[in-house]
Amino acid sequence: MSSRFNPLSSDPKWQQVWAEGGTFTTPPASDPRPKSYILEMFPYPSGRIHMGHVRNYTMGDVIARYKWMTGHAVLHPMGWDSFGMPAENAAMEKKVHPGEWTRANIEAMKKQLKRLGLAIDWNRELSTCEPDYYGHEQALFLDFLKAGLVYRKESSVNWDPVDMTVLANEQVIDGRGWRSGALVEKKKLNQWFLKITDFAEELIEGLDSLEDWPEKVRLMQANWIGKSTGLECTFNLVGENDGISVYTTRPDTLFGASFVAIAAEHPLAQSLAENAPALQDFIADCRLGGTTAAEIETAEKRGFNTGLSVEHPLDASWHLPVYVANFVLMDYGTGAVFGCPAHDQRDLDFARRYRLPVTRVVAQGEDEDSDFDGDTAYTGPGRIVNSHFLNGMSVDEAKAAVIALAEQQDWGHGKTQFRLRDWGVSRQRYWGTPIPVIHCEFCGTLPVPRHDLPIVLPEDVSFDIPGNPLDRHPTWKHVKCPNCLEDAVRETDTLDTFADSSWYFIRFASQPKDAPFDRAEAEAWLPVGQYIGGIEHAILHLLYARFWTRALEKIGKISVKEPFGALFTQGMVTHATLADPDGKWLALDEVKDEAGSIFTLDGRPVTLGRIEKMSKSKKNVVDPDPMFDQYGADAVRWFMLSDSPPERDLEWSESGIEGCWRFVNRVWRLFDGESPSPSGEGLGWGVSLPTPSDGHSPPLTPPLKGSGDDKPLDKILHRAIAGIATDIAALHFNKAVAKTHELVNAIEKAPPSAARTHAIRTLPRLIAPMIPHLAEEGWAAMNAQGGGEAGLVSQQLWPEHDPALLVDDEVTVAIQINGKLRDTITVAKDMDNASLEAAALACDKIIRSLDGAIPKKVIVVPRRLVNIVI
RNA sequence: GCGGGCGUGGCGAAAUUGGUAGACGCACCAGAUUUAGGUUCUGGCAUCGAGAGAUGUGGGGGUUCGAGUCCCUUCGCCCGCACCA
Repeated sequence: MSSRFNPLSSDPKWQQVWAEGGTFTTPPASDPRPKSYILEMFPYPSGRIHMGHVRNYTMGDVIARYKWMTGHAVLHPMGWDSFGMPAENAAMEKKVHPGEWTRANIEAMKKQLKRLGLAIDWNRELSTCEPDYYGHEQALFLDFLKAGLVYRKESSVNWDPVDMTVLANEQVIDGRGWRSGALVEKKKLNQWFLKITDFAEELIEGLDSLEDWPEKVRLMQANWIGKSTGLECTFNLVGENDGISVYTTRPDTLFGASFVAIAAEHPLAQSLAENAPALQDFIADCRLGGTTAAEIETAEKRGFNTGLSVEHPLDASWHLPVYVANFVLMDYGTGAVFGCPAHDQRDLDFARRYRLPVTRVVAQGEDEDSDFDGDTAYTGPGRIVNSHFLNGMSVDEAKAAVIALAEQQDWGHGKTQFRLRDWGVSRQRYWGTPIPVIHCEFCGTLPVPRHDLPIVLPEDVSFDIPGNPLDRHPTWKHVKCPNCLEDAVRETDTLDTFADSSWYFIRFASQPKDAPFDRAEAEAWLPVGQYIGGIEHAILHLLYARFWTRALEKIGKISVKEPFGALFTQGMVTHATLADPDGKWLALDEVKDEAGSIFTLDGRPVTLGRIEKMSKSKKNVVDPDPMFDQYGADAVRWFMLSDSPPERDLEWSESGIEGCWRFVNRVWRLFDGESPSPSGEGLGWGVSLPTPSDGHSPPLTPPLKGSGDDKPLDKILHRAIAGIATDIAALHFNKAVAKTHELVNAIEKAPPSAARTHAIRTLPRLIAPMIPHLAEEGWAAMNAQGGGEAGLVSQQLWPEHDPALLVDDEVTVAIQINGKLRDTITVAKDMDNASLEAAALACDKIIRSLDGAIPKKVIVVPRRLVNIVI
C-alpha cells in the first residue's frame, strides 16, 4: 500500500468543511469566553498574493487557531485596502474602470488566500472602496469636522503640471514626476488637515503603555513625533519695533550667542529681498539645494548678511548680526535660530566660515577659557562659564534659570515643540473616499447633510486625459447648497487612503448598517490582541490608526485609546537572484542548469546575485499558487514557520519546501500506522503528486494499538505539548516547528506501545494550528472514526500536559575542571551537593585529569554541574 | 552624523537567572532498499588531531570558579531618521 498525503484533495475538502460548518465564525460579543482579536494588516488588492502575504497570514492564522484551541472566542477577519493609485494607473494603461480592476483583483486574491486554509471569518470581509465602508468613513470625517479636529488651509504641494496631479514626496524623483518626468512645481492649494498635532503629547506618552510593541517601532514613532523642550524668545531688531522670534533647546548657551539666522522662506527674508537682488539670488540658491542624504551631508553652511542687528535679550547693548542661512528650516520652530557656535556643530561651521566669534559657555573639567579652538562643537554636559549669573550651574539648571527669567521679564517662554505636522488628507484623485463637504459661494464650506451619506463616487468617469475626473465630471460636483439652496459645488478631493486603514479594525469588530460601528460591540473586541504586519508601516499607518482611535475617544464615540495591544512586525521573504553577463535580472525559467553551472537559454554564463526581497523588477518572485498545487497548503505553511525567526527575513528555497513536503508525509505515515515505507509505486517521480484523477488521499489505516509503557516517549510528548504551546504563544514559530520535529522523530523511533499510540493520537491537535489540513485528516481517521472524540480537530482543546513529566528523575551533570568540561555523570535529580561532589571526584576521567592534584575549591550547582578548581 | 539591531558550523538557526555551545531543519558524505535516478530507511557531519586531547560563538581586553550571555574597546553588516535649532 502506498501512503502519501494528497493536498489536492485534502485541502479543498477541509476548507469546505470549515466554511460550511462555520467553524471560524466569530462568536457574538456576548460570548462568555475570553476574547481574542487577531489581525493581520489587510492587503492592497494588487492582483495576486505574494509570499509576503502568505507568511503574514500564516503567522496570524497559527495564533488564531491556537487561541480557538485554548478556549478563546476569536475574531480573525480579512478585508481589502482597496482604494489607491494603482487602480487609477491601471485605468489609464488598460482602459478599465478602477472599480472593475480592483474588484476583479479582490476575487482573484481571495481565491488564492482561501487555498492557504486560513481560519478567517469571511462573513466580516470588508472592502474600503465600497460605499458601505467609505460612507461610514465620511460620517466619521463629519464627526471630526464638527468636533474641530478637521480644518482647511492653504499649503504647498508637489504638483506635476503634465499629469495635473499632486505627488507625494516619494513620487518626486530628482525634482521630476515619477510618471511624467516633468519638473515638479510647488503649488499652493487649499487642503484638508486632521489635527494630529493636538494629540502629539498623548501619542508619544501612549507609547510607554505599548509594552507588547517592538521597541524599534516605539522609538521610530517617538522620533517621528519629535518632542523637544526649550525656550521661545524674541530678539529685538535694533532701531525697529519689530523682533525675531527664535526657538532653542539650549537657552543655557544664550551667552554664547554670536549671530541670529533666519530661513530663506522667513517673512523677514522675503520682505528684505524685495529691494535686494543679491538676497533674492541667495534665496533662490537655497531652494536649489538638493534634498538627498548625501547632498545635505556635504552641503556647506552658507549665509547672507542682512546688515540688520538684533539686541541680545539678556543685554540690550549687545548686538548680534542677522543672517539668512541655508541650514535654517522655515517649517520647524519659528524659522529662526540664534547661533551658539561653541556648542552646536552647524553654528560652528557657519561661524568659522564667516569669522564670527566663538565663545565657550559650557566647560568640561578645568577648561574654563572662553577661547574655543578646533572645529568640533562641544554638545555634552558640563558647567556653565562666561555667562554672568549662570556661571557654575549645570546645563539643566541654567536652562531652567533662563526660562524662568524670560518668563518673569516677559521676553520669552518655555515651549514644548513637536516635529509632527498635521495630517494633510486631501488628494486630487478619483479612486478614494470623497470628502463630504460642499462649497457654497454664499455660505462657505458646509458639511454634507448626514442623510445624504454616502456620497458615492460616480461610475461614468474617464481617464484619457490627466487630472482629477471628479473635477471635470459634468454633473457630479454640482449640487444645491444645503443651507441657502443656491448652486454650489462638492469638494472633489478625496481622502488619503491612510484614512481608510485608520479605522478598519473597528469596523471588523462591529458592522451595523446604519453606523460606522456599535460602541459596545467594538469595545468588546478591541483592542486588537495581536496585530501583525510589515515594518514598513511602523510610522505612518500605525500612527494614523492610533490617532484616529484617540480622536474617536476624545469625541466620545469609543472608550479605547490604543487600537493595537500587541504588535508584531514580520520579516520579508527573500529569494536568490540571477543575472546575465550584462547585469540584467533573470527569472528561473530564463536560465538552464548544465553540469552544475547556470547559463542563459542562449548559453551565456549566469551569475548568482544576492538574496533579496522578492520583487518583480529583480525577477526573483515565487508565486504561491503553483506551490499550493505542487506541495499543498500545509507544506507551504510549514515552510513559512520554519527555520527563520518570524521577525527576520526568510529565504525561500526549493530544497526547503521539499523538506517541508517530506515532513508532512512523515507525519502522514505516522497517522497511517505501521504501514511499510512507500517505495514509490505508482506515485510518479520526485515530489510530484498522484494525479488529480486519483481523487483522494489514500484511506488512512489507523496505527495498531500498542500496549505497554514508554516512559521516555511520554516525557517527550508532554514536553512537546507544553513547549509548542509556549512557543506559539510567544510567536516563536521556528522553535515550535523544531519541537514538533523532535516529537515526530521520537515517535518514529519508538517501538509500539500504548504510549506511542497515545502520542500519535495526540499529534493532530499539536500540529492543528500550523498544518491544519493534515491535522484534520489524522484526527478524522484516528480519533473520530477510531472511537475517539468526534468533531473537528480545529475545535478541540489543546491537550493538557502533566507537569510531573516535565521534570526528570535523573539529570546529567557536567563535571568541569577549572571551567572546562571533563566528564558528565547521570544522577538522581535530588542528589545533595556533598554526594554530587563525591560522585564527581570519583569519576575515572576526573581522577586521571587531576593526576593527584588537590582541589582548591569545588563549586556545585545542583542538577547542573560540578566545577573543580585546582 | 544621530538612533536602533545584528555578528554562533557549508547554510537557516537553538541555547531560563552567566552553568555540558551548535537542539531542529537544509545541504553534504557513507551504507541499505532499487536495474537506475528520485522516494524511503540507517548512520555521520564545528575545526585541528590517528588518538589522547586541543581549539572554537567577528577581533582585542576585563569581571567570574565558570562568559555566546555581563563590562570596556574595536571591526564589519543591516535597518530607520536626516541641517529639527
